[in-house]
Amino acid sequence: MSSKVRVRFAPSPTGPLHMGGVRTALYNYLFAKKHQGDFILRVEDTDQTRFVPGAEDYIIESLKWCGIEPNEGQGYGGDFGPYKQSERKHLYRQYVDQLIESGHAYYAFDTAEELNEQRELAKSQGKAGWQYNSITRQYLKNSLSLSADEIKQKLDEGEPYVIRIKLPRNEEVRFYDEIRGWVVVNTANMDDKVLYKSDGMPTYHMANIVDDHLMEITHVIRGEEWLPSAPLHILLYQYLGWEAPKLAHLPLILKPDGNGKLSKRDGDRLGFPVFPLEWKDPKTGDISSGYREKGYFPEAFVNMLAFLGWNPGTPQEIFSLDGLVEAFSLERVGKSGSKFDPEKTKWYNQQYLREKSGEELAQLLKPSLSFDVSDEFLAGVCELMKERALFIQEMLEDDYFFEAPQAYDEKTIKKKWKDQTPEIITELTSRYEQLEDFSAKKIEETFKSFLAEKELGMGAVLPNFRVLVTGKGMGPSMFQISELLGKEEVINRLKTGLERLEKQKA
RNA sequence: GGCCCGUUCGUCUAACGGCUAGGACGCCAGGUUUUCAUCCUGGUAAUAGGGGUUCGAUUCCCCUACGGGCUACCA
Repeated sequence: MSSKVRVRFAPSPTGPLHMGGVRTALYNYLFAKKHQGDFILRVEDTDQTRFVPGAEDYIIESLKWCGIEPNEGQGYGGDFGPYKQSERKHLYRQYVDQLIESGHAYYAFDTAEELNEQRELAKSQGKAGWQYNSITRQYLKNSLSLSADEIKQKLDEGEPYVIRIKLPRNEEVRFYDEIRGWVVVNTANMDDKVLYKSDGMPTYHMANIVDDHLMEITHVIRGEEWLPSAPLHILLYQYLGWEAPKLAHLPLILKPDGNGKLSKRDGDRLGFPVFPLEWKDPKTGDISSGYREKGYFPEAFVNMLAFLGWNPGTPQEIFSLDGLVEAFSLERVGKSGSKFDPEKTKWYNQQYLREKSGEELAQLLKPSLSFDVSDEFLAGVCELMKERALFIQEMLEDDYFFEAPQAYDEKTIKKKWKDQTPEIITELTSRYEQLEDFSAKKIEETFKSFLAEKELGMGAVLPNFRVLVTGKGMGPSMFQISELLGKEEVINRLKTGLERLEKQKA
């Protein structure tokens, strides 16, 4: 009896989606598609204090840009909604009550201040890591330590309370992690986590378990930061009498230099985006750069992300999304954290840039253009430029394609412009004028036979030809550039350039 | 501090006990090119340390070191 695979990506709308989060979403997506399953987006907004406007839309748009859209969930609908936890608030209480009735949870009336005092006290005695557990709960204010009357009175008076899980003192909790294998933790090292907050909202732990169960999630694929709380979740499933989904904890993405989790700061410091899309902080107005705005292709970004912690076991490194789906498996996900490499990301982008035709690139570029140019011409520019570019916007960096040069590269002039150059150029120009078919091939033939006739080397003429037409000392093939610009334009540029340079000399 | 997870070239990684530890990025050198880029060829560089188990360990076990995560009425 194999039920349909259902996985979920469950971010909190507390800010822009970090690329680590995108990778988690990606792996979930790949796993779902690989097994003809469902990929669900659930928004975990149980902490109202951390809500950031715009974050939810940002998450949805990011996934969309990456091409890893959920087929069910917040913004997509489905039979298991609502998909936002704040809208599911009414669902959780009954399960918490069930836990209380079965003796697996209890009321606790201690205030945050009181608990902080306990922690401070423990700390001052040299004991870090104070816990609300099977020992300490005996002398704290909760429904296990207080009398029935006291409890009733507090509840009747409306005194704020939380509900905590009641953990056994010394019991081994074990679970099989699809990536790490068996993990064993003793409840003696765990604490009685809050399941239900005094504001009437469940905590992550409770909401997570209830929703995963109700939404019939079969596999939980999430970041390694959740590994320590996995035993708690296992216990919760057990106490609720539910079958736990399979768990897989992904290794973290680390900063490129030094150690530690990749953070927004690292991107700012080292000059690369950590977010898929640009994000403007609604409070501070600060802008964080995004891969999309930097000119990365979503395919390249996704390809790079997929390989950060996973590999197909073959030398192939370039994969389309469908290819990734085909090749993906949880078994080939590594156990250790991966340092992010911005250089390799650029390389991925370059690979995708090359695969695109001039026409495709032209279409992508067109919306950002501030001047008029034909599709055909723009495609020609892209065709010439793409071999030497990493990013699509570099196609437009050489403005000589769109207007005659105003200045001429001094280094080239100094090195290559000789006394006899004007004469050579003048004659070359007239040869070009006689050309009927101004194609790259013909231009090159004309140019080369001219050189042979005059017994001149490439180096004596081509750089000057280039600098007059483009103003630059380097670039793509001059013959192809010439064909693209057209006979009239090339001849014009040669003539006016020659004039200007001679005037300068005089 | 406690608990958990991890550790192969600078980086991403391959090698599911058995060839000179392979590939990719980067870097360096040579070639191609009018030039830059591309491209081609070559080079650089790793099993954290120590014990076991074994005929044989990158691979299995233990210890140490180092790194990371968690340790909230945050997710």
